[in-house]
Amino acid sequence: MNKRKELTMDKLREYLDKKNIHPSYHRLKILKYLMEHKTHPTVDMIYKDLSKEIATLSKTTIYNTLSLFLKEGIISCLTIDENKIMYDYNTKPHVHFICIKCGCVYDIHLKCPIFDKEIIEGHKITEYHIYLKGICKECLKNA
Amino acid sequence: MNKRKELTMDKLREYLDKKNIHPSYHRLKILKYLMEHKTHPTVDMIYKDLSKEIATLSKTTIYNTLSLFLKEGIISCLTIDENKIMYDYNTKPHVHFICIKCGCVYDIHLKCPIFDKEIIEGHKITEYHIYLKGICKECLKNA
DNA sequence: ATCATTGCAAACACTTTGCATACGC
DNA sequence: GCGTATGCAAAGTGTTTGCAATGAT
Repeated sequence: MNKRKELTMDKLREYLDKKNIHPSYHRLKILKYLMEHKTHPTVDMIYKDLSKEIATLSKTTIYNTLSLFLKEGIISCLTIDENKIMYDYNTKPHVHFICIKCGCVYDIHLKCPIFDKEIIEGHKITEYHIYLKGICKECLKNA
Repeated sequence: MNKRKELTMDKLREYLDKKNIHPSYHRLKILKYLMEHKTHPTVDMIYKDLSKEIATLSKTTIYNTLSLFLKEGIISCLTIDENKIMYDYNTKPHVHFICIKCGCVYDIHLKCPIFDKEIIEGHKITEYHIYLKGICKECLKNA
C-alpha cells in the first residue's frame, strides 16, 4: 500500500477483501490504527485509543482481529518486552531496539546478513527477530 | 566454569560466593539445574523437576532466585516463545531457533556481526537477542 | 434464515506481592 | 537474636474461551 495514498476506509476495505478477510468496521479501524501507529502498540494501547471512537469496542474483538491479521500474515508481533506483546504492521524482517530505562522501542535500519538465509543448521527459517536492549540515545543524553 | 570439572555443591557454593550471592541450598540446586539443563527451561519445568528432589520447594523461591540470578547477570532469559519466559545459563549473545511445529528451541552457532557493535544509531546496546522461527530439521524430515 | 462477528463474563496461565515462618550466622 | 531466605495464599496482569447477542447478506 502506497504511503502517499490516503488511508481511506474504501482503500482499506479493498485491501482486506484482497486478503479474503471480511472487512468489518472494527477490523478496518484496527487495521487503520496499526498502519498509522508504527509505534508497536499493545492490545491495551489500541483498546485505550480506539474505544474513544468506538464506545462499544471490546478487547476480545481486538484480540480476535489481531490473531486473524497475524494468521493471515498482514501484521507481525514482537516480544522484545517480556511482559507484553507488541504489534507491528511491518512484516518485513527488521531490527528492534528497546530502552531498558524508558521502555521506548525503536526500529533499527540495519541490514543483517542472517535475513538472507532460508536454511540454517538444517532448519527452515520463516521468521527473523532481532532484539537489541540497552540505553536509548535520549536517555543517554539525560544521564 | 570449566565444563570438565564436576559440578559439586562446593564448587557452586564458591561460585555464588564470588558473585556475592548467599549460596543457600535452594539457590545452589537451581543454579546446578540451569548448568546441567541447557535446554532453556521455564519456571514450570524447573519446578516440576526440582520439586521431586526438594519436596517443599515453592515456585516463589524459583521466581525469586531466577530474578536474583538475572539481576546479577549470571543467567539470561529468552522470549522467543511469546507464551513463556525461558532461562539460559549461557549469557553470551547467541542465536536461538524455535520450531513452530514441535516447540523445540535450538542454539544456533552462528557469529553475527551485530554482536560486535556497542552503539547502534546512537543507542548503547547491552543485550542482543536473535530469534529465528520456522520448521526444525526433525519436523522437516517427518513431513 | 444463516453464518460470521462482536462482546461480556468467566476461566486461565503466569507472575508478583504481602506477610508469616523458618533458617543461618 | 537478627537479618535473610522461604513459602503459602492472595492479588494482579494479560490472554483465551464459552456462549449469547448482534449484524450482514
